[in-house]
Amino acid sequence: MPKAEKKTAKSKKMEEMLYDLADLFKVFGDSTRIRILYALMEGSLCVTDLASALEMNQSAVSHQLKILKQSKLVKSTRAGKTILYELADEHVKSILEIGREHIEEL
Amino acid sequence: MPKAEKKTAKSKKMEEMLYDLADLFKVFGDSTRIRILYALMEGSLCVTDLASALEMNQSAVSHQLKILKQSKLVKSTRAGKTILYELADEHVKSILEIGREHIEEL
DNA sequence: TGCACATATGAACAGAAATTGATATACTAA
DNA sequence: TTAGTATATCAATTTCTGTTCATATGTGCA
Repeated sequence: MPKAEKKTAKSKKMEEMLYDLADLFKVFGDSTRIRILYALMEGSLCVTDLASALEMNQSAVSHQLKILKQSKLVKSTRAGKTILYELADEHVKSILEIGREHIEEL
Repeated sequence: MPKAEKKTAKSKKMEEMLYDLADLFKVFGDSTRIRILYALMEGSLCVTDLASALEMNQSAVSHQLKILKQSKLVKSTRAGKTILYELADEHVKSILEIGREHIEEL
């Protein structure tokens, strides 16, 4: 690697962090997923109920839930025959709230 | 509109807000734009300097700056021959910071 | 065990968005 | 005014992402 392009371990980690950060926001950056997250703010729901609440088909919701789960924005627990989804933690709410504040004061 | 689908003025606004929110996060959800925003956390920069800092061509950076400006995440001021870009307000920093907190504690 | 329901997955398609290269516009200074 | 530099825009291409349809997996219960 040429000297001019050399990067310290620190700046390399920084770069990685920035990509991770973009990936995180990318997950928030879809209206279907945002609507799912907001629906879950009121309490846990199963896939089927989410689908009917959002008037979307079950497959689409399931696909998006998978993405939300992979990025640790929601978590799931089995309750008998169904699987309940809920927000993973308070961070998710915070991010949604600050985002909302921002758009409301424009 | 059938009764079953009828929406109150309130819930309509809510739906719109959710779409706006998704749009906002969509802007954060791109690594080029995130890298631009982070670069600007240290102070204002012109397009050319941003391009070389990020090792990207000027056109790509300019396109992304336009998007960032449209969504009020950055603002610009002319300084002689160049145009300086800077973060629009503290909200932008907050969102970046909370996002960062989230990914660092996973 | 087998049926019915709940959820997940895979492949294909369609639309959105990012990058590039070429060019246009805008401003400064000689 | 002209040359030179900084920035913006256009059109084309490519890449990415969400939805759909079909199907598979899994779970509880008769």
